Amino acid sequence: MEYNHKEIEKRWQQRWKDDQTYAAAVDPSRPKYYVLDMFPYPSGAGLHVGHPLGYIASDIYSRYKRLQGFNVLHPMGYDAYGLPAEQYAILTGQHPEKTTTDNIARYRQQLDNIGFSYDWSREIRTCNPDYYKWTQWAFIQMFHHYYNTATAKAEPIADLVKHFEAHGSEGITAAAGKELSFTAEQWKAFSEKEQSDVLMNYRIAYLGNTMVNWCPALGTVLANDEVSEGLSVRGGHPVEQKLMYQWCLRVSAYAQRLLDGLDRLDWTDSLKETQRNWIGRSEGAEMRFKVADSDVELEIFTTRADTIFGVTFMVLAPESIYVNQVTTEAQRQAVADYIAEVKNKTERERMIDKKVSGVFTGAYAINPLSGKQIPIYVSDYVLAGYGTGAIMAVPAHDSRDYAFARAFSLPVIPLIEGADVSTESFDAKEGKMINSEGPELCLNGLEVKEAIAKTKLFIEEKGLGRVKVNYRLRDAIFSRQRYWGEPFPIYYKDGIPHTLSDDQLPLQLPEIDEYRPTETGEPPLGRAKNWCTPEGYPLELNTMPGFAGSSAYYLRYMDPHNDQALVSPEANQYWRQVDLYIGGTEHATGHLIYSRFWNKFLFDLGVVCEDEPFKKLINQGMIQGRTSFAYRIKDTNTFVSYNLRNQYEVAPIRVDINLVHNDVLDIDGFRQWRPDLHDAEFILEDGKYVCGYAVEKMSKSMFNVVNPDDIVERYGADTLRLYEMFLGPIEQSKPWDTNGIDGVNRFIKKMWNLYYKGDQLLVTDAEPTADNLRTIHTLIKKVTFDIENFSYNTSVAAFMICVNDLAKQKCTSRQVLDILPVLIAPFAPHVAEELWHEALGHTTTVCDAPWPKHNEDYLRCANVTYAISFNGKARFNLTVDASTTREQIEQLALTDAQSARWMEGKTVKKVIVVPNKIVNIVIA
RNA sequence: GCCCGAAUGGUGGAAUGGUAGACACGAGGGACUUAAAAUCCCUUGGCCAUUGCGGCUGUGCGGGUUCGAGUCCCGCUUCGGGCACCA
Repeated sequence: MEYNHKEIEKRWQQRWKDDQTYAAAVDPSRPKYYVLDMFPYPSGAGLHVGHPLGYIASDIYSRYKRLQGFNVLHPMGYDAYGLPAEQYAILTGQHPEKTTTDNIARYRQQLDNIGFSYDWSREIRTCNPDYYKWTQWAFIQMFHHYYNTATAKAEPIADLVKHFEAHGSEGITAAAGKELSFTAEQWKAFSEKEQSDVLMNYRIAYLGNTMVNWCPALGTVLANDEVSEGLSVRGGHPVEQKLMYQWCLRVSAYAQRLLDGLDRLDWTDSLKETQRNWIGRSEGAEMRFKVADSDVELEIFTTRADTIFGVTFMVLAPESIYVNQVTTEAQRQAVADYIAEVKNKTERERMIDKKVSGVFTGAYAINPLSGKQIPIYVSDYVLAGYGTGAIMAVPAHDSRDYAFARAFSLPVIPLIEGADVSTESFDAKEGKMINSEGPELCLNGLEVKEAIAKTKLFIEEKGLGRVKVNYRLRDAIFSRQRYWGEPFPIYYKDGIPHTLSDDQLPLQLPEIDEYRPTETGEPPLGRAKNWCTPEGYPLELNTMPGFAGSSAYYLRYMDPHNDQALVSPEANQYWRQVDLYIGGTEHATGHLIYSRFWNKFLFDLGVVCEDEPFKKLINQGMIQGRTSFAYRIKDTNTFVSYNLRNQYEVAPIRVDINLVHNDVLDIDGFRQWRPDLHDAEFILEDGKYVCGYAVEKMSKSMFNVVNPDDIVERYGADTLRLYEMFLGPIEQSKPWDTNGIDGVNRFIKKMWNLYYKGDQLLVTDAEPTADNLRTIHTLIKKVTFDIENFSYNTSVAAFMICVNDLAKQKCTSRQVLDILPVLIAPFAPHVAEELWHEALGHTTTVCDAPWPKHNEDYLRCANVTYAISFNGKARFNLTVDASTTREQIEQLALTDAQSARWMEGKTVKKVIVVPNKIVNIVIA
């Protein structure tokens, strides 16, 4: 029989489906293992060869764990809400659900082609009502909880209400938007609306007036991770800052726990570092500065309390509430003009235009330690959203303050010995303090770190301020002015938001006639008829953002058909958390933060038993495109081959990668590709037209998209799987290059030929030779080690070596050939099954076979060759019997006839024997 | 600016501090064949020697530790990635 991938793969895929081979069920008698891929957004373009890279890697590990006896949960689903389907709907009127369903069908087909071991009975789609019911449910829980900073967990908002009724705001320990102060009597006297507003300040899901990233082109707000360099990540449209009343999630309350949790995770350091940067913890102090001739006190945040004696001015953010309080009459107009100017600039313009700008308020603050008066300015280099929106400026030791001081001719006082501040600031936190002596505190002579600590202590004692930790992490903006997303389970009664009851869930997305905002500027849901509760109260018009549905999907897979709970306690306590998560690094500051936050919240509620969702995480690299080029001679329709192109004046044009094989152009295909190329002429080299190449993003417009379906058709899924793994380490980004795929395909055929010669079956009951056993057991050891370390490319190499060796040894022994299909099953499951079943005659499937263990005894060679080195330089080889002791080897090396040549006239100082490798003789 | 990570043949990439370049592609040579495809064998970092065996050199650059460094340490260069008027 010849190796026929089409027939084999079709047959086994059908068999796995019929037998439900990969369906998982809770089974407390077996250890579990949960392997998860980041589920895809089903885009219209379908999968290209880059997408399955991570899926193949996780599938290999799943299959391996299954062979090792674990009860493996390996599910798949779709992140089905998203902007592209909605943008398409706006253009065509096509319902996004239709587009999404069609795309999913195509994805499924493509995935099935590759032979993944997913348990499809657990498939979820974030846009299905029985799934998003639980997204809405979680939101309701967040609405009814606050974050208690004393217990460091979410607690019912009802407890907070009880506290207000008894003690007012006195003594509360709650993460809050702003500090509020009221008595129990005042609380009780508040109107319902006032009470609702107060509670919004504490709820984990809350409505708030916040500066949002507003994207006019998309007509919606975006979260911070959806914006990059002032442009929307999707579409690249300009984004501006706008104050809006929006739903938010108090992610910032969890900042410290999100930070601490990282230490316990088996993630790469770079990913953890990215999250640490994003959370941006900074320890410092909040200090109050009195304003001269006024009752106002400016509160500022600084990490450099030690530089207090070098403060020569103060700066307020243009949006700061202090601005109005301190500005003098004389300066009022100038300040108003400046603020108007700043407001007209978009975020992007502000970033591009790094010119120093600002205006004097006319007011002076008093340095609490030196008693000196210092001017107060307004400038947009201070951000309203971080710290207190006001800073003490120390131009000598902060480059931004320095630039401002130079532009406005303000004094610069150096505070660190030896620091030259004549042309730039000295920002480093090192050196001895100088010029730092006031009536009550002296820092002179101290190291910077000591000075920081001493100042902090001093200001706390004197009540001038307090030690404070700030985080860069902001609350997540949770409203989108869009149609294709989860509706909020919220209705409004007299302008006060209320949650729907559990039995009203899911609140289904209504049908609308057009997917645009209404004429009055309301979100698309404003077009829905009867969008209100049965009592007639209006429902929320915003929908949830993309990350809502992806934040807890891994929990739903544990118990996907449960209509009573997101996940039952039984299922959750069995599957617990994702043991291995594979996906792209682009989700580092989005999905992977939100999911951790969402999980921690559910953990606080006791809904889930693990504090972290993803124990081990691997980021697969991106597969880039390898674009091929042909070189057209200027003003002609003649193309010149790559290595001859320098003899002409040429313009490179991109060629469809599917017309190129091993960098050689299919000339006929090229002529037919586009009408203008019908009469193209070619200047060949060695009878071929050779193309040049460049590495670019894989996309349709570059003509470099390779569809996995084409590879499967031509070489088979097993070859595709092996080849993708063979390309290099999974974490690494690399260009797709089909050039090497023949080697992998050849390997599968060679392996096949160990079992069959034509129609003749080669497997016999012959006793294996020592070489046979050593070869196969070396493979067992290597592959087991490599899979554990996700070093799949070297495993594939090991298979190639083993098969070559067995072929050379003409091995036909069943005892040996029985092992190979089991080892290759995770990588190339179809051919493994076929050999296991048809060639070896097993009645079970290879999925049920046990993973083999290697036997060290077989690994020993009869003879061991040592390289004999002198002072580290290898000189000759010495072959000894495997049983030779270390001491004997030393003696043999020293007394060997060849050694004399190198040791002549020298004394031996040391002999080092590296087992099975080297004997190094140190001579002098 | 701050914080991570990387650099090895023509190419993708291997190497628990132990003979650098596994494995594969590509290239060159050969066998089989009328021929092609397929398959198999040999060579393939560089330089020198190739009527021998072989010799020298080599993992971005400069130092160091070590019997021994691609690997560890110090100082650079270049390229990726993250954060960034975050006080």
